[in-house]
Amino acid sequence: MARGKVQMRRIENPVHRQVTFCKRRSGLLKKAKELSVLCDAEIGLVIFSAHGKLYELATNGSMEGLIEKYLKSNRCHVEEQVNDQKQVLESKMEVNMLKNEIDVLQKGLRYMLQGGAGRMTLDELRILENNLEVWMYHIRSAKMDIMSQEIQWLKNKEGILKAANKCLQEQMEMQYVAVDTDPTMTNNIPYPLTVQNEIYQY
Amino acid sequence: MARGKVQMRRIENPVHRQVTFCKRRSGLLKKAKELSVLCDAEIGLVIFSAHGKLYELATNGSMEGLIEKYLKSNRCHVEEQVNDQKQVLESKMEVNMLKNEIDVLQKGLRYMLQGGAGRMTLDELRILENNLEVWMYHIRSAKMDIMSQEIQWLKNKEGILKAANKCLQEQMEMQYVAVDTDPTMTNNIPYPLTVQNEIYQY
DNA sequence: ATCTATTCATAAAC
DNA sequence: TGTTTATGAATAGAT
Repeated sequence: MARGKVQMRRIENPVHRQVTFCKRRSGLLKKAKELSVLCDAEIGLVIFSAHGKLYELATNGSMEGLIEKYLKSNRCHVEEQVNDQKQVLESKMEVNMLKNEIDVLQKGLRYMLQGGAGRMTLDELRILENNLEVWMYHIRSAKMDIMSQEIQWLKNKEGILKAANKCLQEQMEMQYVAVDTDPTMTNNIPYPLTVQNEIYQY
Repeated sequence: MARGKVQMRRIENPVHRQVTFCKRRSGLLKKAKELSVLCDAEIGLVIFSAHGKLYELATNGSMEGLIEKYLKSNRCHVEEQVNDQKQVLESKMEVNMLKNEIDVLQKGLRYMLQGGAGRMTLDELRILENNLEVWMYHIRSAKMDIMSQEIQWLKNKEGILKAANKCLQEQMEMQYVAVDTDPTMTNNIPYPLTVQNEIYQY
């Protein structure tokens, strides 16, 4: 600088140092203000003298506001805060994904229940869990019982009819003997009727 | 400054403003460092560009230390941090509850599938969701078809037997006429046999 | 604080 | 953004 280049190290002479501090400090503050004005920047500047005296500049008027902004933007000590916020966001995303998954599962369960219960609470689901096997067994059993019953009933009718058929045939055979010579009787109907009897597995 | 004195107001030309910001910013940071070194001062400088980008200098190495020193008695920021951590905990609890709920739902679905698939991914569940109705329809249809087929078959046999029964009875009535005076014929068997015919709903 | 010789910062152009 | 250059600004040292 003027009248001799300055070595970039601490000025040992206390008087010189104090003078230089005063001059350069004002220069620095001026430059900071200029940068703020010229370039529409927001600047905070704090200067502690060697003896602890504070000089400060906050172009937006409030150093507190600037520190807030700094803490929110910076990732040093605020790292925890940013990290926390990140975790909050990630957790919320995870919650949403899990909720979607639950919706899908509930939908699946409703399909399983044939559009039944609809909205179920967790407790209701626990109850469901405990009773599902029993329910399914009973439902299936009930249907099978009804159909088996009808099958059995039809088989019984078949048996009765076959018995009646046999009885009638026997009586006819007795009458054949009685009217053996009657030419009007053309015994061309085959008895007993043979019925194919297949067994179905179910 | 060089090549024309600069008006101390916001530079309207965005390019010029950006260039000036870059240059003066580096100059300001340099001057701050110099003041710190020459005069043994502790300096903190934060610069937010108009677009919000942060540039900073802390001559002691830690802006936090400087902010602590500056604020000293002022510490309202812990509140936010505590708040964030609280949110994190709450979110994690919610996630755990949702995961438990999913476990229950998956267990329920496994029960529904009769201990089938076991572990299913979400995609598998989507496929399941799309196919459950079809599956259930086919399974139910298949069983119903088999049982209905047997019922129909039995009903057919019933019809055939009834027809045979009727035919035999007619023939017998014809023979009654032919052997009307025959005292050995005691027509004490009632034909046709009446069979209770109930309809089952299934 | 003021002066002044000198160095530094930087606006404009590339 | 980096460099160059001409010039205004900052400032060390003396007063």
